[in-house]
Amino acid sequence: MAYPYKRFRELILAYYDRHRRQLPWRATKDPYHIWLSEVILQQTRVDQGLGYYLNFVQRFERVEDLAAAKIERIYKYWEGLGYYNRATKLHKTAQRIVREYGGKFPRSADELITLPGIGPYTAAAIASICYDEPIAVLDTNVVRVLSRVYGLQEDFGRAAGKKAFGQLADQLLDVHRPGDYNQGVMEFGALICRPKKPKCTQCSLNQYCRARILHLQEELPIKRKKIPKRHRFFYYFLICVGDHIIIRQRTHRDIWKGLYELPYIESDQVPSNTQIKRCLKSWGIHHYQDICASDLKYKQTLSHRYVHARFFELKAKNIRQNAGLYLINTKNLSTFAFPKLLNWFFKKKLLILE
DNA sequence: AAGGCGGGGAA
DNA sequence: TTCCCAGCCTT
Repeated sequence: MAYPYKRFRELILAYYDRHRRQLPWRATKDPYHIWLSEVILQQTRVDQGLGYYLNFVQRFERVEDLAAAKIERIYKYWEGLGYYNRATKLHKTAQRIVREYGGKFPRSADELITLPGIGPYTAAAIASICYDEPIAVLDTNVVRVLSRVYGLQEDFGRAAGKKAFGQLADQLLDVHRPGDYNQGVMEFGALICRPKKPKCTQCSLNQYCRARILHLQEELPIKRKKIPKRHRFFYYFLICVGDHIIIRQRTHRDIWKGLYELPYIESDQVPSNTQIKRCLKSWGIHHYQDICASDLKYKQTLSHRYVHARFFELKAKNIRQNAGLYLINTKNLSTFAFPKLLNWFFKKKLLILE
């Protein structure tokens, strides 16, 4: 047998009431704050997003402040969080809330989901938490908990799986406390029914948990096969012009879109001298001295790729300003791709960033 | 249906 | 190293 839906509800709510973490967005039902927290937490751990959330609510107190802000400033506060597309959508949605909704968030999940950056999960989360709409959220925590407790061996990545989990979730939902119930399942999934080494001995649902009975805790939920990682090699140029350096903004559809970075050549091999010269010329740099390869090599393992970086330094004079290339004072504010690396690099060069 | 989009923590 | 995280969007 498996848990009756009613019993599941009760146990989840009991767990949440007793063990939930005190988090700043749990002390409010203000849709602006809930929305902010939910977007920040998309594919992001609570620990990692918490500081960003606090910065945002402090710097942008109301949705009007966010709507009126320059996108560069929003990027700056988003710097290092990843999935930078979210920052763009955050700005767009804030502006639509102010312009089309008079600063008030729409109250239904159906309307919320039409806003940029708000999908099925976020819409359901805001509607249930802020307005008590009886709608179940489905995030990775919920999918994991349901798949284990009810032994649901469907792939949520497939249409059939979405349907199966959706139906189960709808029936389990506590319609009287939808917000608490939703957060309760997620909290339970994050702290007890974890992906690895779930705490089954402390679990208040271990009695009839299908996965535990069948020893399938580590096998569930069923996942799609993973995508192989790709290697990418970036050869960056630190070009000093007096006390300025040259940066440019990534505009094409690719990783780090919208962020600033040093000019670079992407290639599987170390670029040759003639290759470098040709590139510098295309960037409007004709006069320079001392191209020296820095001994700094950098490797970063991201979710879907390996990033290898190598640096060349040179001094230039009389550069021609052309589109897409910026001269900035090294003290200036910009939003960088992998900022930690560049901060470290500039510090080493005794230049100060910020 | 599949793939792109990040950075960090944990094992 | 690999896996995973309060998902969304485009193709």
